[in-house]
Amino acid sequence: MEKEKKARLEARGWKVGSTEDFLGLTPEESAYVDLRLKLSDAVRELRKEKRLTQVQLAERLHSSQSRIAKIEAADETVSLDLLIRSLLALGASSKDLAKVIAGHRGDRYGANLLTSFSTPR
Amino acid sequence: MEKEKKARLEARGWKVGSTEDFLGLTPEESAYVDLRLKLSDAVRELRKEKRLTQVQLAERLHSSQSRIAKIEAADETVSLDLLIRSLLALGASSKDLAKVIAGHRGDRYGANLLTSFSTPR
DNA sequence: TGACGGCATGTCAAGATTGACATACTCTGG
DNA sequence: CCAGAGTATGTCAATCTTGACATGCCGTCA
Repeated sequence: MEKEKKARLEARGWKVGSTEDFLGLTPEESAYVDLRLKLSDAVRELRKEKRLTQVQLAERLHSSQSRIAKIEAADETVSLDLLIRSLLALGASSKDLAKVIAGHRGDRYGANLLTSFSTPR
Repeated sequence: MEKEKKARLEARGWKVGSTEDFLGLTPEESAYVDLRLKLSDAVRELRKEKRLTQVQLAERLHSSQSRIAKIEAADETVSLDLLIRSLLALGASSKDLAKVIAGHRGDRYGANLLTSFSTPR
């Protein structure tokens, strides 16, 4: 992380630190960060599982390739809203979402989340 | 819903209709709406379970009473971000969140979601 | 080597969300 | 009836988020 970016984040009220060490984060702050990471990981996995490019997913979401890249990077300018809408656009159901959220980061999804729906659209 | 509000929503790109009839909503749109409703219901239930007033929850969230009211009403000006942060502020864990999201609207939470943590703060 | 497809990163104007405030409504107890 | 607590609803300036665009990087294929 470059210093300019760090400054921007801090200006926006984020606490900046390595992902793994939650020192100085309240439990709810770390739960929030963790949630974002779980969702962004799941987006990338599900997209790959469906063999879509970022451009293709962007079309489904009515968004742009660059924003998909940011989503998958859990960029700070991406809201939980957009993360979740990405999963829904990939065809995830509520139960799929729940699995992602309940799981640990690093858990593999993919086939597991693709049992209950045919290819959307 | 009053006509003025309806117009505002439509201007913002929402499809407006009764909650139960999903006519005209794509599956992903209705999943999104449904998710918001599940989360807002859970906020109210969990807050009541903890016997907090809206003012007290607002303090924990560094927000205001009026915004809590809007959260619990699933007001259109409230993001998923804020809904989820509210649950986290109420002490919900990832697994608790997952239960809410996986569940059906109308499911009762409360005690079920309050087994794994002591009163925050 | 060059061209191309896929992904990453920065920027920004347009639009959405937020906390705060004012105000109104609804109970409940006295 | 009144007062107070709790909740609902509208408004708005400040702030954040978004899609779009430009551009760069990395593989791969010919």
